[in-house]
Amino acid sequence: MPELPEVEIIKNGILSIENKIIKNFYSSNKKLRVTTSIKYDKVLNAKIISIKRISKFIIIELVNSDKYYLICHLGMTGKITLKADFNALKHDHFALEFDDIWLIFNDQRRFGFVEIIKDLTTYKFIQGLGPEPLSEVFNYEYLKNKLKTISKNIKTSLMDNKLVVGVGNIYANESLFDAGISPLKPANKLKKEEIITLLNSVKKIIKNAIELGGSSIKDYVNSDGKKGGFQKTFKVYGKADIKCVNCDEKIVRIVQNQRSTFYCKTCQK
DNA sequence: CTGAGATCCTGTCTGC
DNA sequence: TGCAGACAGGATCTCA
Repeated sequence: MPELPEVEIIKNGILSIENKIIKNFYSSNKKLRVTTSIKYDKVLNAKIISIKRISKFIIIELVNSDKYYLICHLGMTGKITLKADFNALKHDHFALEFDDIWLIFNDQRRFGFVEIIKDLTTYKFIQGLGPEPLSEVFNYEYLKNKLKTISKNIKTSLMDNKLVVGVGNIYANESLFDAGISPLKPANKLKKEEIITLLNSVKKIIKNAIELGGSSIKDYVNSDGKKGGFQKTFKVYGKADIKCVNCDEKIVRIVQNQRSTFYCKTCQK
């Protein structure tokens, strides 16, 4: 479910647990995508020092007699919510109790995970990640040099975290429509102007999505359990057979790398 | 090295 | 109403 905007919003929504002490925890013991090697009970009595987002990972720094990082990834259907009390519902896999509030990790499909690690700098999942889309590092020079080495289609490339992090299926589709570039175009065939346009479109779409509270297709909610608003601005995502907003063509759906791609054959070349 | 395809898991929706 | 099949905000692994 969550791409960068949704994860950013969730991260911001749980900042209120900073400085709180973990009194207790809950684990469903169900198998998630990653099994934590350091046991969950190590977090007991720890204080939350900071909460950050790197790519689609939420990184909670905590300290008791030791120092740890609690890593959360939401996969496709993960949610993190804050609630005054806690009764484990279906698909609740992990929860932390503080004095006055619970933080609850729920994930229907279990493509996400909650893991405890000691060393963030050597953490394997953040090694080799590309730049954040809204960072200065994600610029024309960078993108030009990267794209010229990639022969597969630009849409699949945009979703590759080695190129740029956080751009999932929705925002890849919407960015390409905004830029007027066909998702089928080989990445190394983009011209200078197209690269510049695409760069600006990705940044614009991601930024707008954050401002509008993210996108809710089925079940995305923020940490207060509220839906986002960006889905109301979708121009192509999920719009198969619906007329393009810019021309008379109907939006088509195709499949690339087992994922749905939506685009306008007239507006995107 | 690259890129394509299968795969993890549960639930919902569509069409016969 | 039942049931098979497609599909869903992700990312990793294997194979050619």
